[in-house]
Amino acid sequence: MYSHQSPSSSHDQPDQSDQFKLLLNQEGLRLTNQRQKILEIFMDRTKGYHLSAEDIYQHLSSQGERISFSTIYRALHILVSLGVLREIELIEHKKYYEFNHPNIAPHHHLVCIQCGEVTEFEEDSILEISHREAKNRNFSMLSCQFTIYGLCSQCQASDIW
Amino acid sequence: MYSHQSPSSSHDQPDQSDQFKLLLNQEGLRLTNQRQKILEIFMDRTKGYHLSAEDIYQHLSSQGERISFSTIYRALHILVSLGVLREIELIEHKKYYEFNHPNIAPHHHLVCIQCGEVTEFEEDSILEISHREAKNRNFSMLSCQFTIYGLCSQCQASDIW
DNA sequence: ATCATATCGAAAACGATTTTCAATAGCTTT
DNA sequence: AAAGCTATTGAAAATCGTTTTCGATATGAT
Repeated sequence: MYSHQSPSSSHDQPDQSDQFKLLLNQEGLRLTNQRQKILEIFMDRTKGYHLSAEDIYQHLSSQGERISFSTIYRALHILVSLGVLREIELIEHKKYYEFNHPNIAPHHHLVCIQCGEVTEFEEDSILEISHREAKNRNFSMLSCQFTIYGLCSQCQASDIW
Repeated sequence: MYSHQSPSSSHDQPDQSDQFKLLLNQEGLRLTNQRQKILEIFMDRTKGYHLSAEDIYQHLSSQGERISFSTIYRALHILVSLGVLREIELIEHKKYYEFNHPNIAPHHHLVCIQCGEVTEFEEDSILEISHREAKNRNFSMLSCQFTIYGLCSQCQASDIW
């Protein structure tokens, strides 16, 4: 016999799930099946670090889950507002979301405009500069985004400019 | 009798106009009435430093000029590709354009997410960091964008958070 | 003038996202 | 466990900024 399990937690992060549930319930929101599935995608690091609504839809569809884009977008907004996810706009006109792991320092991105490859880098001075500039102008800073656009080494090689 | 004037240049920047004409013609493009009007908006500093397609449309409309959005967008793209304008995405999903005055150092932006106020700041280290990070990853850097989002002092005061 | 073609405006198309609305699901209360 | 309240869902339509299509027009070269 196995140890008894709660009916909802079928995976190996029962605490995680409960934490999210708590977080949502505190705001009068609910941890629905769909929201749980979306969170699982983000927690599964093999699915990628920067996911768009489209990416999430594809991942869920490929594993047989039916979900609508409205639900995905709604969930993403909620999760951002709760601080669970972080929103970044890597490609213009398209938002990506990444898990906002509290232990991981805020980081910035390098994007290849050819193949879309995204790499991250940390740079503490960025945050310092932001705080300083915001303070200078009596702004209260909410976030900052620093993105470098260019060509990755592969695309440089394959391109004829 | 007045001194004779060229039929096209009705304003006081005949050289500027000719320069643009040259720039366009070099690429087989033409300096049309519409493009000239758009350029005048950018050169008139009272119209603002960061203009969206919508802004340009409004300015031209208010001075009685009829122009279509397609024409505005086409012109903006051309002017960016010629290096006359610089494109920035201050607000997500919306592009702004600023005059790319060659003497002015590249700068970055602070945006108030409430009222949309935009202020600029220069910070040489941003460019240095970009070059360094790009080099580290064998990226050839094309551009970088650094934007700080927050609340300006006015909006902080008027807000109840 | 004539010709080739760059450009124009209007309207339709676009892609990502948001909203509407009736049906459903998740908690709380009995 | 049943009932009720309301958050949530999916499908479809709407939105927003931008881009494209296409026939008509303007520009510059011959």
